[in-house]
Amino acid sequence: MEELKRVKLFAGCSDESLEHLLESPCRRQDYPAGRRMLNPGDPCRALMVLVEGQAEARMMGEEGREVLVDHLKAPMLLAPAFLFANNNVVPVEVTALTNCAVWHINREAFFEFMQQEPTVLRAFLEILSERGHFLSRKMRTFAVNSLRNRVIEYLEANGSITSVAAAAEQLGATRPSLSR
Amino acid sequence: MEELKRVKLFAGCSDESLEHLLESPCRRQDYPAGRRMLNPGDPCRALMVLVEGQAEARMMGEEGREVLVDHLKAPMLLAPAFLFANNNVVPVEVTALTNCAVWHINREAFFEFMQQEPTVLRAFLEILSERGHFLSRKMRTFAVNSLRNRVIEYLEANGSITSVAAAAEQLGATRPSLSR
DNA sequence: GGCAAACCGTAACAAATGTTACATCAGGCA
DNA sequence: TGCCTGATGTAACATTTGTTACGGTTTGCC
Repeated sequence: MEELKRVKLFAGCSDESLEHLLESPCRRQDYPAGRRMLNPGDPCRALMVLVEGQAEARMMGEEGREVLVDHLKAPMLLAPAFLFANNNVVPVEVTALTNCAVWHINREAFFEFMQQEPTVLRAFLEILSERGHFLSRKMRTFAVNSLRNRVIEYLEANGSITSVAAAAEQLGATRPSLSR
Repeated sequence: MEELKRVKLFAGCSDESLEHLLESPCRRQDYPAGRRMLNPGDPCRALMVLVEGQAEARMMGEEGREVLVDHLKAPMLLAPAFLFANNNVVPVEVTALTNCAVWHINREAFFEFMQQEPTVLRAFLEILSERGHFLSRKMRTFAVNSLRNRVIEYLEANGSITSVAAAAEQLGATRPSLSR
């Protein structure tokens, strides 16, 4: 499908090989806006490719605390960092913000596919590495920064705050605290 | 080398192919105990394999705050999650605890190697996925858990606390706070 | 104009955590 | 035995952050 070729992962591969990949057990699934796409604890046994729409990933704590981890916008992969883990459960909750379409591609077929397409393998490794960076930056943010410094980081990254409430969600703080 | 075959990553590959990999620009480097092996901001252009000794990874904040992220024990990979990133800088400080030995394996040679050795590719993907899990668990710990819950997590994971001071470092708290 | 809803700032108070200082205890060693 | 050192418990206080509540402003709508 053409929409898959818009994903960075498949940018450099031939049409024939991509078609061959799609002969494996794959499916394209639609999610209406607001629908939960992944729950924490769900196993992820297939490569999930968001080809349409936007979604958000949230991480929830045991005391009701909640952090907006990431904003997901097609075209991109969903939870690529957990696909090949032995205990491959997703730690976040992913919810569709708009109507979304997601390709589910069989993991083993994708593994074979990568071996035959070095550019795809390379791109996948780059994506995994970027996720590693993303996660370690987030962890650093929360582990060794005060709220004041988190706000500074946020401003350096985003330029300015459009919505105080939204920023508070990403920073893991409450709106009144952020006002100060 | 035999010591490389003890690493999970190379467990399933043939001697000849491993020898061929080592014909690429590689080197084995020794670090005395206490020596810094990686500084935050260092690029990592080679696959680093800790084949001997133990080390620790720390993440440092701007206010002097510091968290012990991970304990590294041979045989294992160092910073595998950042190897193929475009901006491949390490976010942590890695220090040798005992005398250590590290293989530095050329990234591109390793990439070619993975393509020829499916078991190695698979193992590398599993390792990356496990790191993803590790990082997201850490992030969750710090983002949505209070110190009380972090202690509970710690006890569930480690059974008991041997050193209060050491546990405080991992939990990102101070020793008196942990006593309470 | 009037009303309701959403968003924001702020204050007062509570809870969690850091900081500093000190006392205690066990172990090692002269 | 006596002293020193390191790890720990604890207390008093300061700082940060959460909680709750209130009032103001804007916006859209009737």
